[in-house]
Amino acid sequence: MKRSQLEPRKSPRQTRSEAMVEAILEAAVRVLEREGLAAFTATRVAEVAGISVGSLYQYFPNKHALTAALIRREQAALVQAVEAVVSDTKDLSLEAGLSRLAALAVSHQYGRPGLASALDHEERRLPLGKEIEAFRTAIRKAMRGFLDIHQARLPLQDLDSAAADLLIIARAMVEADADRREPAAPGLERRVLRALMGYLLLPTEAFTRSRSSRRFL
Amino acid sequence: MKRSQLEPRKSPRQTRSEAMVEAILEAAVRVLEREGLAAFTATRVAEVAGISVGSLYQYFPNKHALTAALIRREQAALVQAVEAVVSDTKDLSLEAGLSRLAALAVSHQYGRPGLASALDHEERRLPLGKEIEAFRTAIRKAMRGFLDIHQARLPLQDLDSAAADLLIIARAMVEADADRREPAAPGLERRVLRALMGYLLLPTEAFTRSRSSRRFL
DNA sequence: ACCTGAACACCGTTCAAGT
DNA sequence: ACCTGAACACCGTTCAAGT
Repeated sequence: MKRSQLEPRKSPRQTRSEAMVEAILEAAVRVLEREGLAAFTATRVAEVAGISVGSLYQYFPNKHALTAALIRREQAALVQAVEAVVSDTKDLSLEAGLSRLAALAVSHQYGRPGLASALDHEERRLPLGKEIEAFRTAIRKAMRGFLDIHQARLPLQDLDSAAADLLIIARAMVEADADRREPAAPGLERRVLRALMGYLLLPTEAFTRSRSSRRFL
Repeated sequence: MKRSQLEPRKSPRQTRSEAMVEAILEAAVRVLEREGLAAFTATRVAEVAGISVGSLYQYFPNKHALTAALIRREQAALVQAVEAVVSDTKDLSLEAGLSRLAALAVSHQYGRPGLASALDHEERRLPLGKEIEAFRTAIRKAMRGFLDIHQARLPLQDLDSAAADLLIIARAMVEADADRREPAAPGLERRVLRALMGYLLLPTEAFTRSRSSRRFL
């Protein structure tokens, strides 16, 4: 699938098109939130947007592109939120910063539960093109920036892998919780924090079969 | 969706049926491994199994049930593998045991990469009935048993949540890696081990805004 | 009794016809 | 020029007809 296949057909300079794309995306969100993934069909989205299917396909080359646009929006919002937290917590302790990040992960998922879950699942299913890959990279970079601030305290060599791992861990724990219950389990945020802190602070010697193995923990 | 909808139609006592179910499942695995999720259609599976679509539907009430049967198999194998590791590592250190569990997570995913990935994705998409939920519970229980052995060393109150979290973390890290590359990243197993160890060993005080915060790490 | 595969319902996508 | 919605291709599922 080529990159162009995932993008809206029309240039955003044309104001009418822009508004139409917007209306379609809003309709899509409505369908996903109110009626679920099963009802998320091209015809239904067009219907809710008040246009014909044919028109929908004038703005999006295929349904995948429509889904990708929704995911792109969510991801863009998340990038900004993560960057904001990193910047806001520059002067706080590692614990405080991670705590804010854990809270962000939870609130991002539970802010719009139906939508977030549906997009999670779609995101996995589809090969998502480079643009969305870029958002992930941006989030990883922001996280890496956070780790750099606390570098002195971290017994880690590969901060890039660490940043990626932390994001995967937080996301998986929150999604697993969201798949089972709503609202969030009371201890969720705390458990996420534990996972992140533990990953970062575990002394390397603690799992390097050495005689000093139990000195730290 | 009722539980009965996810099970094969015929009793396993009828040997011919049993063999047929087996043949269909093998065909399904073949299609998934060799041709991918996109080619995994009822017609294609029937074709590879050498029967008509109609016959396929005599053994499985719907395609979902066929997928569920494959997932059930994988999960059953995984339950046994986890139980075996837990039992084999009864007398070893926490590190050694977790290390074996991390290795199991990686090898389970990479043992049959195409199949495992495809089933991962399907497993998320579908509401999977109680039987598969039971496998997850069994794995969680085995993990809980493992934690009980090392209880004295763990600064944790809720071992059930911990067991569930460890499984989610290991799985998410391995799947994220598998989605991006093949074979596994060289450091993957070690990173999974770090995540598990860190979660378990992090002193509770380390993230409870107390003045003793930095005493341990 | 059991199997077959054309037929049906439904979804993504297109395009001839209408404005 | 732009929109519409019937038509087409394809997939899951069924069932009349064949053995």
